[in-house]
Amino acid sequence: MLESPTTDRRSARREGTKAEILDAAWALVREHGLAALSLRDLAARVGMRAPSLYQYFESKHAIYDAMFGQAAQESLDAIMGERPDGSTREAIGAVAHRMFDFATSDAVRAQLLFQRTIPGFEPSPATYAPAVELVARVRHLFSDHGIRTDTAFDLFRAVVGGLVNQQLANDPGGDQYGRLVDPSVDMFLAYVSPNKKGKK
Amino acid sequence: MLESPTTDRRSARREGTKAEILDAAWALVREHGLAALSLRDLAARVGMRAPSLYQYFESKHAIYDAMFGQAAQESLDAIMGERPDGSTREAIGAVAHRMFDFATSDAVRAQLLFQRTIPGFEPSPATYAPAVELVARVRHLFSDHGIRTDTAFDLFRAVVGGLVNQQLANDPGGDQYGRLVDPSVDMFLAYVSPNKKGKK
DNA sequence: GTCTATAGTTTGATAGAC
DNA sequence: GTCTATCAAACTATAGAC
Repeated sequence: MLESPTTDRRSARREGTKAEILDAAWALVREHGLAALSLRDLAARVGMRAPSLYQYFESKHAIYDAMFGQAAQESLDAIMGERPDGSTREAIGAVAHRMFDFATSDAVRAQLLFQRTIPGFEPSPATYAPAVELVARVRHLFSDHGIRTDTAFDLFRAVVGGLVNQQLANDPGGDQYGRLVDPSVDMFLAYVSPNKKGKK
Repeated sequence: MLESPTTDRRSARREGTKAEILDAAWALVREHGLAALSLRDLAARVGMRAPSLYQYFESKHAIYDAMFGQAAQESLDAIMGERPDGSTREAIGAVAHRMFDFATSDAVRAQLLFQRTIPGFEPSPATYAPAVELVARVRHLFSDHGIRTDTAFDLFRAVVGGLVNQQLANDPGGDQYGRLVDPSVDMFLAYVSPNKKGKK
């Protein structure tokens, strides 16, 4: 690759501006809702006019796609960036808590990641990749702890997802359902590996 | 109340037209998505022009509100219209299945009922009432079967809601997660009333 | 009770000057 | 690379004729 210093600096600045636009987009959707993002508002917040955004993103959906990619990468880092160690109870409990905390700490991010609420938008395979990787890693962890059936794995995801749901729907911004994470993990483990019930 | 036959007939016809409009609205949102409902399309489907709808509903949100009310009443009827009898396992299993089937059989209805995805819309207390009644009745049933803590009740709702979530998000229109309803109920009951584990 | 006409916004996106 | 100007379209809602 031959790249002049000028090109380097230019592309670095370009990436910086893209990041600035995305930050502003997150701020706006947290303020007015995911569907209410408008290019005029977004441009105004970064000190531009709307048409200038097209120098950085080819469409509004491309901005949503980039936001989705950031959120997916954050989920991978937050949940499986560090591999949880310790006993089965400790490792799986840690994953459950990380999932719950990640999903409930930013309702709009969760809406973008886990619901399909923007008409016509679907994340591209590239931006979706970290989400796939996350599932694969969690499954691997479960496998290392002897939980290998699809049923058990799906059940775990349903339980944690259910807690997140209730939290976001009934007590957004609160932590009312966080107290149910540990009981849920106990309930789950007692069901899928009853023989290890007494282990600490 | 003094009402002439003319008034009766007129109001009956009016209610009929309102019902027709709501039916058309459900058809449209199932086709194009909940947020994509437009008054022009809706009017066209019932053979009117958009302004005429204002004779029946005072705003677009009023239409969403009426739809929410229908859905809430349907949920009450489908889940607790008939009181589930039999053993604890049978009664609670029946409730879980009815909840799962109701919520997964119509994704758009579930979106309207359980997510707040329409900007600026919140159901009025009157239309919300059947949903409150449903929760009260399920809680009463649980109480009759000896399950009286908020924790247990919240856990049950989270588990069933989680299954619904997974179903709608990962396999919309399918029935992949229906097979997890019974295991989930077993898991839940084993956790909240372990002493009754052996009962059939 | 339905219509036409239209107000009044807002939207995403493009063309072309500078 | 940012701007002005503008397009073309969509939307909810209202006024007033019939």
